[in-house]
Amino acid sequence: MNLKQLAKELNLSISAVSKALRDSHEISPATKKAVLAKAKELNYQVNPFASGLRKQKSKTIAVIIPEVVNDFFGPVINGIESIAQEKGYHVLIYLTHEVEQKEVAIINLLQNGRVDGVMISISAQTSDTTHLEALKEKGIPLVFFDRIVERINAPKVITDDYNSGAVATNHLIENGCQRIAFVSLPNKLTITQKRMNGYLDALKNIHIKKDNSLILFCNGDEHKDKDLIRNLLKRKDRPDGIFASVEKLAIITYEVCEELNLNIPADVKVICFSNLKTAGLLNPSLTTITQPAFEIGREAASILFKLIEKKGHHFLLEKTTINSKLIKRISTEKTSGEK
Amino acid sequence: MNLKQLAKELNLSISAVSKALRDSHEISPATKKAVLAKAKELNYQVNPFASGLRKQKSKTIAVIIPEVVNDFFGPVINGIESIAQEKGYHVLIYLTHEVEQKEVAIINLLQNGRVDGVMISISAQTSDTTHLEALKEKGIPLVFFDRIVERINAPKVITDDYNSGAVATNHLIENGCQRIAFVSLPNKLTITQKRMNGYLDALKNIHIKKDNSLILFCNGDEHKDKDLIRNLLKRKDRPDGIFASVEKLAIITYEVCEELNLNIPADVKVICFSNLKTAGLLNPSLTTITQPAFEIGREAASILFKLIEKKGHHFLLEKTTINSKLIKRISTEKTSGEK
DNA sequence: ATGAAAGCGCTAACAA
DNA sequence: TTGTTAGCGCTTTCAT
Repeated sequence: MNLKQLAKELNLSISAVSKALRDSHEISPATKKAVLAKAKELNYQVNPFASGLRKQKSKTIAVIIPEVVNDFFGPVINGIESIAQEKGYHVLIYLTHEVEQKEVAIINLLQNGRVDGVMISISAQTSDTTHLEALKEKGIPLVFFDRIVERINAPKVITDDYNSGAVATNHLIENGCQRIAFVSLPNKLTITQKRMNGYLDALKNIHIKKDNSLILFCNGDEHKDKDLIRNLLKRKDRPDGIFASVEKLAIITYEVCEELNLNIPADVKVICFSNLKTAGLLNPSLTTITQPAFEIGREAASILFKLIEKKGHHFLLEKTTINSKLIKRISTEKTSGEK
Repeated sequence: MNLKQLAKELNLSISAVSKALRDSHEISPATKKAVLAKAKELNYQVNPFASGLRKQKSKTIAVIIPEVVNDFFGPVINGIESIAQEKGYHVLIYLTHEVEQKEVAIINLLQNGRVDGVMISISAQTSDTTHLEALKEKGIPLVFFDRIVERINAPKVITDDYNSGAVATNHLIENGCQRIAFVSLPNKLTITQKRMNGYLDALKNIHIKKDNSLILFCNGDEHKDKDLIRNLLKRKDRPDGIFASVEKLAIITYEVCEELNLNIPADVKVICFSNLKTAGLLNPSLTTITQPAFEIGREAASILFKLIEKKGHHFLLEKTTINSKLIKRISTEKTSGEK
């Protein structure tokens, strides 16, 4: 079913039908009604390829994320999709699996009009960012969320990483930890840096100085990361507290603890960024920093759509920060509170 | 950058360049090489709309799921995307939020060539399935996974729901439960029916007969579902065991227990379908039935691509069953084993 | 081995 | 208010 057939059915020209469908002012109400009725009857749908080709817009955005195996990116997708559905946009999803090369390949796929805009949370391994700059050069709106590239001039939606890092560390300190390790993704990620700075300043406050042997930079590869964490916990001077900067590393930490027969929280206390919003299902000994993932998705998508719609206007919503929540669970009584 | 410009740069005709790029036999190796080099140099990418319009294929599939807030659909997406990436396909994602009306609207969007195939796990509220049949009528390949529609003649990828239901129920029985409730999504879902049959047969085995007051059909709306579960647990003759047919309902159950100060597993034992593969993070009192979500995604995607590529051939891979795993956690010693 | 040209289905400028 | 027409960028048949 296409315009031509529809026009024939109605004894109208193709362009009249096309205009009627887009509610043009130059078509009489009567014909509009007739067209709409017929279109519905025959279940006519505009061919997105023809229309996209002609209008040079796709009504589609791309979301590029490392993975969907944790409870951060899931809700983010939810948030993005909810806004996109409102706006009548379609959402393409691409996973980098933390591999820089895949990220580059994916970005290259998007250079030729397939999408009207891109949202990305960069891979842990990405260091060169020319692919992203190239995309921006082509005039394709770009929004970063969570894992951002500081030096690229594009809107960014993040959480209050520095502060969260400090709060998390303080929480361990309050629970009696002395040797607190920071387990994180590569140092090049801004989330790593900021969370670490919060961690370091919290320690500095109580006059503990930086101990590089307690700072672990993983790289996103599950096996390698597990080895690193195992080594950390096997040492006789192992930490009594661990601040895991991302959920996945906390999970690995838990697995290693089980393997080494270390009791949490008796032997080691753990706190992590995590969105397992399943309070009841959580191990009661785990305190989490929870990011408002759904809101981050919605916010980033809203900004992207503003950019798409106002394309050409030189307006730049710079960084947007959405606060995360501390959900306390280390202490014996199961209380939970906000920061 | 388009074919025309590229052709001009090379002093060739558009069609020659086009053919060269698609490695046609009617182009000399020499020109092919030149074209490829120039294309790479100028970072030429085919315009997907022009190409899609002409070839009437989109190199895109749609994935329609209820939500991405749990650890089932996340890994499923992962699996699908991994296959799609191999095959050079793009993945559109749509969420129904368990609302039938949204599912219908989404399916309608896909009737006009936007995608070459569709994978769906239907919403809990879907009862009428004419929209899905209409899609099949149009010749768009369709694959169901997990939440299938039995009567539609399309490939289906599921887990061994009946057996899992029986295993889950037996596990509660072995742990001393006498009054076991079955908390599930609407009865019209095949997963509900099969898991329930497993549950009922396990009870029948020990001569306990069906007690309808212990069987709860929720509908996917979080608030309503919570009320239902709260009522169940407030009764004086409340169950001593709960088999939650989906992860989300287990989470709600946990929340209600916390609210009512019921201790798990002392007061109530809970078992559920869940993919929180975060063994260490789980509440040790929770036993789960874990579905191989990643594999389900991969399998369903593989079948869809076969369908897309062999379009016209009357071959129908009917139901594919992938077994789930029982991860025991109720008993005090933290053992885990497979079924 | 290369080129010319038709047309995929739609939109929009222009004509009537 | 409606119709005619020229492409959008690509693929493919047919001619050269």
